[in-house]
Amino acid sequence: MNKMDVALICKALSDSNRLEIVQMLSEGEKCGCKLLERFEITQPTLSHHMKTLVESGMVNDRKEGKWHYYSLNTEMFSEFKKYIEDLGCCDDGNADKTGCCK
Amino acid sequence: MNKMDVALICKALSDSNRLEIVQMLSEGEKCGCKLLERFEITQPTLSHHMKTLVESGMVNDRKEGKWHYYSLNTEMFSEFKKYIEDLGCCDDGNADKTGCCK
DNA sequence: AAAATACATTGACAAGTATCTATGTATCGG
DNA sequence: CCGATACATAGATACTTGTCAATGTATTTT
Repeated sequence: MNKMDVALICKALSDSNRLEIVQMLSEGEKCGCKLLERFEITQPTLSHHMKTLVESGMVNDRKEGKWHYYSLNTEMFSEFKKYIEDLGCCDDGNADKTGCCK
Repeated sequence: MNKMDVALICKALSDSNRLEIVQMLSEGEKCGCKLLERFEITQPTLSHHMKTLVESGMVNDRKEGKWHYYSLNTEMFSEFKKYIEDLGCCDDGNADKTGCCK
């Protein structure tokens, strides 16, 4: 995963609504209408946010009938976490040295 | 660390220049002019990016004489990593179950 | 076939962002 | 004190973003 991918995912997570959506999706696959119930935004706004998340690669979109089921792209998320993990690994000032620093 | 803080940090990391700056700072404290050498942006643009990073809480700013020394806020970064780590912890579809799922 | 549901698209708008040039301010070296 | 260096601020511009109302489309239900 390169810098651009990470920047794109970070941008997708830079909105508190979208952050909460990801949090909800981490509990399991959910359809758009269920997500919408939990927010005080209109349906087009949610649609826009979902598009952002899907295009970032963090979220999968599966259509079944008239429903769209969204879920976390766990592989992508793992890579993202790994990148973030490695990003600040050289913090010698911190207590827990977890054997990194390439 | 709450949702808003995380969203703000993600926004700060959503630019590839800033992502690279953070990467450089993870190697250790650096002054602005050293950072500037590595990018093809003007000094005011760097100044703008550094302001964004500092205001997100991810980066510390220490002034010494005419230099500004920037460094990662390791505590904040740890909290951020923890939040991201927990965010996608319920991905049962993944191979490495690392004993989470609260 | 008609109505209802789930979602996307379009168009609009206010607000924010990344970037630049130009300029200001503080500090250091001579 | 004077020039150079390191950085911030102001103003401008082009672009992006979050949001909505209105409307379109596909699918399910009746």
